[in-house]
Amino acid sequence: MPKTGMEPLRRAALVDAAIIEIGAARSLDVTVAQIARRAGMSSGLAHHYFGGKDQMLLAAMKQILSEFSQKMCAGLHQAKTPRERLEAVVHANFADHVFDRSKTSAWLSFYGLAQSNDQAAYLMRIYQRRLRSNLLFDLKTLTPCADEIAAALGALIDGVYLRAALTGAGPDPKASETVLMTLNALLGDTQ
Amino acid sequence: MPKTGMEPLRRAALVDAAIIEIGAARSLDVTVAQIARRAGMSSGLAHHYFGGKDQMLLAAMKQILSEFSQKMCAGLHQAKTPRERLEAVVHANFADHVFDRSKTSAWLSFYGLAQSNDQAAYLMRIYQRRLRSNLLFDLKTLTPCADEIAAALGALIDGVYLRAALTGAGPDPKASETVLMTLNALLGDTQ
DNA sequence: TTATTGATTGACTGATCAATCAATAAAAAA
DNA sequence: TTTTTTATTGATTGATCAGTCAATCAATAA
Repeated sequence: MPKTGMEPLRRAALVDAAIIEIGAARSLDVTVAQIARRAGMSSGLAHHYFGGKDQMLLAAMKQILSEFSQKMCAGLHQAKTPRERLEAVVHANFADHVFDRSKTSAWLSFYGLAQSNDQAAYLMRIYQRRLRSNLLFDLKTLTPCADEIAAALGALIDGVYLRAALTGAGPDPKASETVLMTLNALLGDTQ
Repeated sequence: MPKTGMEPLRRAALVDAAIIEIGAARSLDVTVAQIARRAGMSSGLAHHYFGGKDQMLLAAMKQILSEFSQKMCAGLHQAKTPRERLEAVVHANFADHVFDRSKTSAWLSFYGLAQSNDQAAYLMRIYQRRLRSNLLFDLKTLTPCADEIAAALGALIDGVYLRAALTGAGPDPKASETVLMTLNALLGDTQ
């Protein structure tokens, strides 16, 4: 069994297992042993590849963010007009896959972690900057108040997601609707 | 020293100490011993009065919520017109005192706790319902879309607060501005 | 005075866990 | 073949904590 080149496989399995365990525990209070067992290996091996528990949790967060950002890009490439692209950004934030229990659990818990862990805070900032820049790019072509509107929309998207995630009832069909209604109002008022 | 009637004093001291410790640790990972020491008593006594750690943390959350709700009411009573009352609700949510490090830390951490702890989730729902009903009452007199607008504003308030709390830079002067701009846009569009 | 009750301590228990480590085994390189 | 490198285990260590408990002290009630 012991072959070479196991590292990437093991790391991927551990990250996936970590996300599942976070979802099952509904918190970051998961043990390395739990994650390792779920990934089909010993706890020692998990430490061997990740150095420590924090690094595993951060890797899980990174994976969630990068998967999300990848799907966002895919949606953006299909949209043509500024308006379509803005709608694509909104829809990407509320796609079904982001409401997986594992993802919502991880996301809400990371808000807590980001207060005390610099790397977690950094990842959060990355996400927020990306969202902001995606919104700003098209808003600039539609309104002189692009900065203010981007700030409002970014916060609104986070708030709507937060509330849906807290409710824990899976995808919220009204989420996009709420944000798009607000987007229309904000654009209508400043044109 | 041992007098009668210590219980309410001790409980209050423990709740205050818990909030301070949560702020210092920037998470709910605080020990009963830490809290008790900060409150000037032994860990045994803390258990004696609260039964367990969870009850102490929930009491802390309750206190934050009720202090907040109290100040909100005070602000509402001074406002006369529906528009003024809506603005009072917004300003209450972003008053300086809600940006104390201890409060923001507790608030963000409780988002995580509310996923796994039923009582914490219940408290969160109380808060959200109260905010919604405060908004709805006056929106109903101003627009036929009161429900949708209240949902959007509630989420926006949470989102703006979340982002400011994550940044950790204290009161955000633009917070009220952002929400009020959006409120104006939403009302203007539907009148 | 003598129970009784409330207040209070801090040592102790039992459980949990992250991290380490020595040992093993198999593949790859020499 | 021999050596080195990589993969892997699981027992162990050391630390942390929540919660318990027996014992003490002081005030009040009988």
